[in-house]
Amino acid sequence: MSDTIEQKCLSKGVKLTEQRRIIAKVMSESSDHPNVDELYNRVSKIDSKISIATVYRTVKLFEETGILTKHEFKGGKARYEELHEGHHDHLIDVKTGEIIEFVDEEIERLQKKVAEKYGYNLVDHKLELYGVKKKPQ
Amino acid sequence: MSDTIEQKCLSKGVKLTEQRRIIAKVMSESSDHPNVDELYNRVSKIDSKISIATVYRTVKLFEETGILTKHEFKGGKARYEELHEGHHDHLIDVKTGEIIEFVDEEIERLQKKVAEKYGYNLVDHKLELYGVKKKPQ
DNA sequence: GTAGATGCAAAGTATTTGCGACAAG
DNA sequence: CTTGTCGCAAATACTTTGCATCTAC
Repeated sequence: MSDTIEQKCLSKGVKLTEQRRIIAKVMSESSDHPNVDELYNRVSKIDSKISIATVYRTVKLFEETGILTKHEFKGGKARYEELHEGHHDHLIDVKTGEIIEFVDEEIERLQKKVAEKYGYNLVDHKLELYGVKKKPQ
Repeated sequence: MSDTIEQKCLSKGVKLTEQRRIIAKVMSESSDHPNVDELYNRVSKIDSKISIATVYRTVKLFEETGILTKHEFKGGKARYEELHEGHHDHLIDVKTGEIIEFVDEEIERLQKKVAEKYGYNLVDHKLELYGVKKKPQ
């Protein structure tokens, strides 16, 4: 269940090139949610010959393969994160850009209920909360 | 409470030009959520000399003024809708692109609670449900 | 009359793609 | 070997902007 990205590639028949290996490694080690530029900068430090086109192609491929997931937070560039078992949503600090991951089963349940109410099966959803840190008082 | 866009412009000190009047009218009469291209096509039918740059400038201005709201649904262009009193979220039919608006007070309440739990005041949020229509059985 | 809005075309971003060279299986 | 991938640069898609002209107030 907690396969590495490399293992996932093998099991899904995705050819493992040196570039993909590096991008996978960087993503695995990133606990934030890098955008393509940031990711490109990080992989460039390992192999400076990797082109940004390859980074774009790879994140797209990994997304289609269910290895990464793409977020398009308000007014910014697309950001990526590794897809793990447990689903979670995001709370974004509008001042600092910090991203907090959270899970709320009750909200999940209610979302499904809303979809049902309109005659739909929920296949995906996006929940983003934007907040400002409260003053410690 | 249910001001027209023109009234909102006046009360917020936004200069009312002919172009803005037309864009406001088209948005008011649109029950879908047009993207800039669609909006441009619609206003062009009323005044073919309006440039797309003006449409971009105007939706941005209207958004900043709290007249329109912008949505960036999965993998598509930015879409706009008129901002009314009651807040609502969206359920998107992944097959047809149809957009259903819904309100769920319980989810709203829980979102605020999650933000509080992490020490944040909720200033905004985005909730999108993606579903496929159930077969009538 | 004057500050701000418009149209146009050019510039900016973010992302994708054609193509010849190259590498994984 | 053969198919798919890579790097590069050019292309595309969406959006913004500089500037001279025009318009709302």
